[in-house]
Amino acid sequence: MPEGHSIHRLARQFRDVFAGRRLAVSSPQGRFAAGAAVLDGRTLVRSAAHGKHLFLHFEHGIVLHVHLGLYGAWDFGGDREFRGASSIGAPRRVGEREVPAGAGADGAGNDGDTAGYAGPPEPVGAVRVRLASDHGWADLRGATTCAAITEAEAEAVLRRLGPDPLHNVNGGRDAFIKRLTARSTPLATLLMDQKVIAGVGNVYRAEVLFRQRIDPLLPGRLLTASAAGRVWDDTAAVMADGVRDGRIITTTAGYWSEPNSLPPSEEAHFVYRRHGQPCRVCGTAVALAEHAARKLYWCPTCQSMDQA
DNA sequence: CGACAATGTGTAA
DNA sequence: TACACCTTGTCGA
Repeated sequence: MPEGHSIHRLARQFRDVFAGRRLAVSSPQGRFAAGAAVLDGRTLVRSAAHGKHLFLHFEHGIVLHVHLGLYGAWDFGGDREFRGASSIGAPRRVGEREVPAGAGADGAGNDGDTAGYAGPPEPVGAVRVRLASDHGWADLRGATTCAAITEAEAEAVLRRLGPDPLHNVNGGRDAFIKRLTARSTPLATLLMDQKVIAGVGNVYRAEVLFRQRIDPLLPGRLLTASAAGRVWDDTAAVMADGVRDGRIITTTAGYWSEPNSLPPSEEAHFVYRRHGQPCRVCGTAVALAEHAARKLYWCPTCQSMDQA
């Protein structure tokens, strides 16, 4: 999935292209027909992301709550006034990047030909919900959550989530340190717990633990507060890069064959999906284990020392 | 063409 | 821990 950085990019894009506009809302697939009927014809007031949750606030206090889950994605298109990526969501290959708008004639109807824009194309595949303004459209497919809820219900969702490192909220860092170091649960498990830190997924978990040289199976209780603080700071930095780049890149220019441009996907990660390949730092084969039903990648050498 | 995996989560056993 | 959810690209027969 789309980890937190993708959801923040989505919130920004919805704000840029749809905020203040009256939207036609439909469910071509039919599974969201009732919710679409409630939202149809309302104006989008604002959009917000917290962790992996997207909230589209419509007028009269109705919120479209979307969680992309493992394979959800939004596709966009429109006329020249409709700028931004044409697809944000589940990458299907390692390191796949978003498709930039105007990337060519791809049937998405967003190749910049203003005169040619005659509304959204026929829905392709299982489109759960379609939003459309006078200038563009957005299609959602594969989401695990897509619901029309009240503002109060949206706040209840937020209360269930831990701090989001992409929000500079007072106390978020301290709350994270407290929650990460309170239990004897392995750090690999805790970093995937959205109540501990919202927005981290399998890639950022593996990559940040490597960057900090921390053993993924170390019990949270054994991590010092200062080391936990460094985990938060590094996560915030690398996820902010993800928001900027539209990709998860956790390696630095010194590891790239072409240091003056962003790296190809094979050079973008230290350990994620690199099991069996040599660690970029020490050469040891990257390890892989099934951990709580998810793949966990780490370097047994770089991430085995005591973390003080 | 079918099986399978995928940056996720909720629920049941 | 297992499976359901539900979509699509990849890979092997």
